[in-house]
Amino acid sequence: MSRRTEQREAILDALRGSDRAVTAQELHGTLEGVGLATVYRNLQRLTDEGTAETLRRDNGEQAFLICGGGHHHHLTCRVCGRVERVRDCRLDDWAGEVAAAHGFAQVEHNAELVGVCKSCLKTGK
Amino acid sequence: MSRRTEQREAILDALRGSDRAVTAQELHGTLEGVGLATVYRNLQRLTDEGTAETLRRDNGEQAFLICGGGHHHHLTCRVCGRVERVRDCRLDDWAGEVAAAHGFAQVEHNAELVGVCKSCLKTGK
DNA sequence: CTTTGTGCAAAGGCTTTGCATGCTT
DNA sequence: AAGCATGCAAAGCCTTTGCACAAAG
Repeated sequence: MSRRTEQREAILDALRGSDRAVTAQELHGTLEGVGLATVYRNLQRLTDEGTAETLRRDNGEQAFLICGGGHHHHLTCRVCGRVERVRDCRLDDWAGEVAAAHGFAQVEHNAELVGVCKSCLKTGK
Repeated sequence: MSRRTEQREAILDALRGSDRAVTAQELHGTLEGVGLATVYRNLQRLTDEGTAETLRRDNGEQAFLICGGGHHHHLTCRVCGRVERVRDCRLDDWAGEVAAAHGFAQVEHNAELVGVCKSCLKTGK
């Protein structure tokens, strides 16, 4: 079982308090007194447990966020990085038909939406 | 403009002849006499030109494939890695509605389908 | 007291870059 | 001949791992 430590709490709080997906390095920079390896290990565990999710940035870096359970997708602002959870998903039919058409089975889908959020639109671009 | 070299041709041929997305390291392993840096540089250029596309593996490694132009998605076999091009896309309406609902603009979508292909199904998972 | 977590530094893996050489045009 | 491409090795990043020490239960 998981042991309660200051560092783990700090990481969890940071994740919960963020509306963006954050990287291990970013967390390490933000949280004073938490070693980089500790950040990585905790993020690893959180994703293994299913508590946190992972997004991949264009440069290959992994970013983490806590977004709650259940099937959903992400809508990310390409300007400020804010991530919104999208529960509305009508991709199953499409995925199923495509799979059938190609002779595939056991198909899962994953979709990402990227745009510009309301507040970044106001700010101008 | 691009200069014609043996190495570049070899890389292009390999990409065109593959039904999977391949990594730089894989290409370097396959193609005798092509330096790793050369593979990376050519793949970089091919994607910049829009000739090749990029997929990200779970470990963060980048894999490349040539898939032709136009909007499309990918259906990947999780067993053998074969990638099929999917032109059928009905995600625009959904993406637009989600965007509107969240106050986002300029939204682009990207979907990945992963399943098991016909021949891997026969072979037995 | 035992077990698990942390920190630091080293090591790993993928990718990029500097520089001299070779090949294309 | 001039310029771009290649090769090799070094360097860069992100991430993981080994080991001794500290903290939790």
